[in-house]
Amino acid sequence: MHAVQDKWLPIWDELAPFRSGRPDDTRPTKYVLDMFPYPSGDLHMGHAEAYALGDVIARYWVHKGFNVLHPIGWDAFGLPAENAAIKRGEDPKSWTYENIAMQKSSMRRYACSFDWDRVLNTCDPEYYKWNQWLFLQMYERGLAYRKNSAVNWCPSCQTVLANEQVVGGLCERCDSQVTKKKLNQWYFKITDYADRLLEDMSELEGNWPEKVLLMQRNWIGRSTGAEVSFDIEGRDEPVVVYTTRPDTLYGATFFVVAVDSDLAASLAAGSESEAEFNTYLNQVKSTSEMDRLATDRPKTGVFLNRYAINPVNGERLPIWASDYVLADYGTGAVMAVPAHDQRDLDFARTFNLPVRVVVESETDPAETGEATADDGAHVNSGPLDGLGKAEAIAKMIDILQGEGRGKSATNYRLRDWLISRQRYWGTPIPIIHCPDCGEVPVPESQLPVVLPDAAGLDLSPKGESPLGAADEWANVPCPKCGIQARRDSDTMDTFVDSSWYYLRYLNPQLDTAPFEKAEANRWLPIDQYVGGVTHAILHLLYSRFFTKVMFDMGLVDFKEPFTRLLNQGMVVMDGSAMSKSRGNLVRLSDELDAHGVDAVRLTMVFAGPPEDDIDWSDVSPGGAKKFLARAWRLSGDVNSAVDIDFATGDLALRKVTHKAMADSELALESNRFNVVVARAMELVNATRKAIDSGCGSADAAVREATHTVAILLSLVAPYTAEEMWARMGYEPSVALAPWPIADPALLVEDETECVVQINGKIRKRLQVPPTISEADLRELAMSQENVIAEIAGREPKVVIVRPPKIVNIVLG
RNA sequence: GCCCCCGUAGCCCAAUCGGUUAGAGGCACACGACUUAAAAUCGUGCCAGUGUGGGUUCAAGUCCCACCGGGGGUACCA
Repeated sequence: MHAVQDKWLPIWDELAPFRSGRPDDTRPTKYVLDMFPYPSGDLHMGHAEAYALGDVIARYWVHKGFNVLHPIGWDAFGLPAENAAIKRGEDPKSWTYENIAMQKSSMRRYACSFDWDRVLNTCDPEYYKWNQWLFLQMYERGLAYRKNSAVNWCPSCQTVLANEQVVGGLCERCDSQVTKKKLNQWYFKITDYADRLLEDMSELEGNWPEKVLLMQRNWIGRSTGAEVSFDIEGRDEPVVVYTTRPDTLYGATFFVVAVDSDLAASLAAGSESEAEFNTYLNQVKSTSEMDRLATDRPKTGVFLNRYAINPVNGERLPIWASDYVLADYGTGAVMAVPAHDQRDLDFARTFNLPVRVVVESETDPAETGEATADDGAHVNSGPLDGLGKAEAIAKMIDILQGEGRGKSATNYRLRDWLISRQRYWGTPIPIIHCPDCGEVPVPESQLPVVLPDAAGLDLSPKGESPLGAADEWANVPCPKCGIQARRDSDTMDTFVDSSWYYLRYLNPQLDTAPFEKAEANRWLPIDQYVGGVTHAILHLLYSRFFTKVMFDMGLVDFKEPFTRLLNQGMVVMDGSAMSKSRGNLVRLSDELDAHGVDAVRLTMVFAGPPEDDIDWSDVSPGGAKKFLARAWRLSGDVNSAVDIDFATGDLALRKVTHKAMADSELALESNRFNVVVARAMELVNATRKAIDSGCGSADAAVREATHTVAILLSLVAPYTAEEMWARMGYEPSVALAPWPIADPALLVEDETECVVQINGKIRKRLQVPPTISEADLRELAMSQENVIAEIAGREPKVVIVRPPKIVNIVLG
């Protein structure tokens, strides 16, 4: 195997079949993108699957005559490098670049069809300069801003955690219970794009997995309803609440504000409940995320000794503070309608508050403890009485609007994207804090703000970014007024890096702009994106957001970055995800050593549909290896002249060959790559048979069939395919061979079998021409002897004729 | 809790629109040929009526309903 590698890698380097974008290249373009890897150690089985699949697509399109852009790079900033550095006293930079070199050499061995002239690393200043530039563009547009907010905090790691790093209320790294902490942090205003992120999904419908679109829809979580303004006794300012059920306003019996909101604090201030409120607030603050997540936790709260006035009937509603209302959704306050909202009902039952039904239903929520949220006729609701839900909502909004007490409103589950990280190994945020001028953007001419050397910095977690301790780096004059100021010491979330990297591949060395617009319009949007479903929400949502921002900035002319998305499954072992601690880790390098690159790639592709998980204990790389050897042997048997006319070949084998071409193409276009492999196996079997006991090895059809096998196999087993190609006397590389086009004349059968059923039971099989007309087939079927006998003169109720496959005669 | 997806031979998987008696391919297994023998190779065979129960239809693995089993997403979003 090493010999084969040593032979072909230099040839591929020389021929560069996958180099894209020469200026004189007139082929139409395709952009195939694999999600770029994080350089933590060598490639693993998951990479091997993903890259095998991306390669099938890229190589297929090259065969089809496209100019294919298939780049690779490294998502090289991030916490694992920093942790490894702390553990070993090493520089994150050297750790990262060593891993990149290792992965790159594994990818070359794995024969990935990447364009090696376009490699990028996100930790290179040439790359992250443009993160900073994009940040400043967004800052100018008001899309990057700083706010104080309660964020996830790991008390052990002493750092902020992203939502995705909180797993079941625990820190994903150290399993400590995560708490909330109020911090001043940078955000991207992704919520401004919530509607467009939802609406543009219609473009992706059918080309992205339905599951991913659904997950994004749920994550954005648009809901419609109304804002209603409530006066508060003894307070000048009214309080606005958001509700999806304004129609149930007559059923409101109390009012709840989020205990950790500023509103709650201001309502409690000076009331006789203030002390009790503070005790409760402290208790809630010390509750871990873990406990907060428990769904059946009993309701808790404190009465604030204040009242809100229901705008439709003037009733006094007691105001409570509770932690079941979220401070950062809607307005942090709700009207409570216990009869028709389960949470409100649970609260009402805990604190003995009244329940008033305003939508008719068969059961009584006060008795059953089950709130009724369904549609029904309204009662006890003044002007809404008798109306159904939809009409009642519309009418209530009309009434409120007329009185200036409310209006229709929309809310989202989606929150703004917190991008600050108190970490070293990331992109420095290009802002300088000046005692006089405040936040001052770093002037474009001073970009990039390069990370200070890790040497001499204490990278261990201590609650603030290690960058702050690099005094020489941090202390700079204010760009505006020149007095002593300090750089922002936080770095950006690494998801910023990956939100636009696919554009940087177009020209990774460009130092005047993040990318060229003309190139972007030439290559993008990406024709096929391949990656794991783990990024269904975060990365894919952030990238869509960035693309829309760049569209608004005039940097690109498209609104969606990824036209088609394929989520490959995971490679598991014995039914569960591989992990060292579980003891079921399969090392890619071991598999490659044992079976060879081609056999591992073939196994990955053949195991099943690309979206399905592969259980490595279910598949057989040994079997794949045997098949490849069997295919390879065909090429040694071919002994016809290189330029023999295929048309002179054995008709039966030619038909099988051309059927395989047509079927494979169909399967490739719909990502059924496992079926392509099956077709290749079928063709190999048929060719073997033809050689051993059919037309013989000298027949032109054998050469044509083997030629086709080599091209089909070149998608998954490039070394074997090249060996076959060379052995048959072709050159220079099968990767450059044009895709074989099936001859329609060889695809039609002369005769096909048609069944004649009577009452669904098969009574006769006929050989008919595939082009037979409905009338002819009906007549032929009805004139069959045993059919006539079976009908026995009765009048068929109906005769279904579906030429050329089936006739069904239904008797009464 | 809510939302979504999936159940086809011992195992992994095929099966355009609903259309022949569910089978392309592979794994495993068994047998035969070759061999002194084994490996390799070549060949042959093997096995389910599509999770369960209903429904629609001339016709259901495919469409609809309910249930069972497995997997995923989300987490008090008013």
